[in-house]
Amino acid sequence: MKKISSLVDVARRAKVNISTVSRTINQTGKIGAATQARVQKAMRELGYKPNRVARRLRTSQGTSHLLGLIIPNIQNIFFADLARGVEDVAYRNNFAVLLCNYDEDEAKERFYLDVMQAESVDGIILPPIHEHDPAVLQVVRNGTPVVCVDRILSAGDLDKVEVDNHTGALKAVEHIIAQGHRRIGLIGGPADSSTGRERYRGYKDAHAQASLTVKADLVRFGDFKQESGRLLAHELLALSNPPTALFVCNGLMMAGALEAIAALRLKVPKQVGIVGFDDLPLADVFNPPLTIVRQPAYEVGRCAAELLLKRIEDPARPMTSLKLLPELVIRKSC
Amino acid sequence: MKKISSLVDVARRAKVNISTVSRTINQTGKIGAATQARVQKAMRELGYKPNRVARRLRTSQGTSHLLGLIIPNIQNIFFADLARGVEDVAYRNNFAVLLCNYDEDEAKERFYLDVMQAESVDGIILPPIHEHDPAVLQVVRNGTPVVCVDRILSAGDLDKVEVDNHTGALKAVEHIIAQGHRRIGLIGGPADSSTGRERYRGYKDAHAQASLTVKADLVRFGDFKQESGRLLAHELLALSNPPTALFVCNGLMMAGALEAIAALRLKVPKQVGIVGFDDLPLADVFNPPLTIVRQPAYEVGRCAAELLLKRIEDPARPMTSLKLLPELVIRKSC
DNA sequence: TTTGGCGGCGCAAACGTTTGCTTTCGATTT
DNA sequence: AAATCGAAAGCAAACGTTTGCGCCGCCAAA
Repeated sequence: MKKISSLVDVARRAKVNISTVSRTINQTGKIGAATQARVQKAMRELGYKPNRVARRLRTSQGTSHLLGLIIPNIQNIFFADLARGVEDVAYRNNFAVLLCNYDEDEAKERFYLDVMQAESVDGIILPPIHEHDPAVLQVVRNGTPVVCVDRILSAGDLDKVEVDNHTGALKAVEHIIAQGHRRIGLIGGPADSSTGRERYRGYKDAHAQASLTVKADLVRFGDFKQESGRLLAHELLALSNPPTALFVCNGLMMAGALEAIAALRLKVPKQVGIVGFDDLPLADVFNPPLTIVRQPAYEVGRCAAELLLKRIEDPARPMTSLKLLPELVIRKSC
Repeated sequence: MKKISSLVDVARRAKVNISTVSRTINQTGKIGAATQARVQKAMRELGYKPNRVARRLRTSQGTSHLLGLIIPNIQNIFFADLARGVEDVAYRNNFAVLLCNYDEDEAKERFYLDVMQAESVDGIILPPIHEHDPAVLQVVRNGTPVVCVDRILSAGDLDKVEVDNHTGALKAVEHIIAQGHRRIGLIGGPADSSTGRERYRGYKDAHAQASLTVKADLVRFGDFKQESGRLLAHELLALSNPPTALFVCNGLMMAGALEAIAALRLKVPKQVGIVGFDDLPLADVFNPPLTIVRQPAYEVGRCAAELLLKRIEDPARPMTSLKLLPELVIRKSC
């Protein structure tokens, strides 16, 4: 339990004032070469590490070299990939990233937003839990840079990077229709999230393009978790006139849907076709390989981090809004 | 960009001294009911949030209500589940958890260890990158409580919770042998991690029990990432006398191995059997369903967080070491 | 010799808390 | 009536930094 050393210890050892030590560390102000060397030596000998807490208390804006990333569900691979994206650019720029998982729980989201603010991170990246999220607006009003990813906020002029969910869903459902399906079940995301809504819109537009009407009893909305995929797929498939294909709006729910399909002993794609959102580790070697629309999750994270870093550097720059294209990966499940 | 309010603002508004405000917040000291009400009102009106940075600067030990969790790879579902475990108990006890991902990179691990320390978290949970990790020993010497999960540290008397990797691997390979296999390939973890080593030991002991000799050319060590699973499986399967079954020591590497198997158009389990570590989202509906040993990842996280919380409360309590049992889930891939 | 300028460094305030000590004041005890 | 007590609240120091300002001494210019 060695006592951790502070500026005064270093200063004492190098026989200078603490301000001199501070200035040699931060390369600010004029310090003679000889004293600098003495200070460096003292720091090395004491194993001195600056106390980030104290530093942040003093300089409250833009110097903590900390990025906050708040994600809805760490078990969703999409967000894991996204996190890797922001981490890679953060690390390259000597920023640490603090990750928090709010588990699609609004109270938790608020809690972590508070924590991040209280920790005075330099900026925050997050997918808002829904489109009208007053908590994050409050944060931006307090002056903390925020960039929205994946899901967007209806109010508020913010940096954001999202995936073109409408186009992704459109292409997917077009493909399903092209395979001859006419009764297409939808397992969608939460109706109050922009992702859920946009994918639903793609589903509807694909129907309209093909002059198909969407049957209300074939569309269900889940919560992006595996269990809800299983349940909803079961409901759909147990209908007296069940859909011949399923469009499932995220990876975890697709895994759930496949469980239901397996439990009902249905054959893919002969008895029921399926196409999902997000790639899963085993999707390409599945039997049959799963056709899915792949989201550029890593890229989303990367772009978001770059945007955030730029905003931290120049808070006055105009807001940027990016929309990345997903890719329909046609395999054999439909 | 509203100015964020501090203790003095509240104090001024409630016409009391800042210490009174502080004491009403923390329920410490005697404060009259009437003043308390005034202070509460002022806080509400100003939307006051205590500044955690300042608080931590003042009380440097055990009050930040922050837990650090440093994981090797956020894309590995095992760690995602583990993280959920620690989060759930942390949240229940009003702790926030700061998650960092070091991507199996020693420099990054050290960096985040520094950050955590500098942020003065109350305690840290992590799987050390390898068994002789001086950086984490340094941290415990500085007085920060640490609990090791999954992988352990050879030196240092620490709280730890791990999975019984030896037994898990033993059961798995016993099962493979029971299916009649005699040439069993191993795709192991890093040889300098306790998990990699213990699973290897299980593999060897299962052979010994059955009076089989392990063939050196059938064992390979990967890095727990998908790509290395693919590569090593390919190597193994391309041997002139290839193994008839594979034991793959984590989930991501198993996904990789299955890619290699698919690329070689081999049939599971007829031409090659496979059993892995860790469950994957699609493992149970795979064709064939994958037999794996399931680790109690969530439980590991839960126990670790509970241990850490107890240690924070009572730094003098004796060290606890937990070993959780994995479960062999026999399906149809071998 | 005086003046001005400047490089090098120290002094001390400030950031927002927590907390030991002191002060005030009304009530109870002797 | 004086002494004691205790509850309620204020004062000020401390945590480890950063940073504006000012002081000192040296050298060049006047």
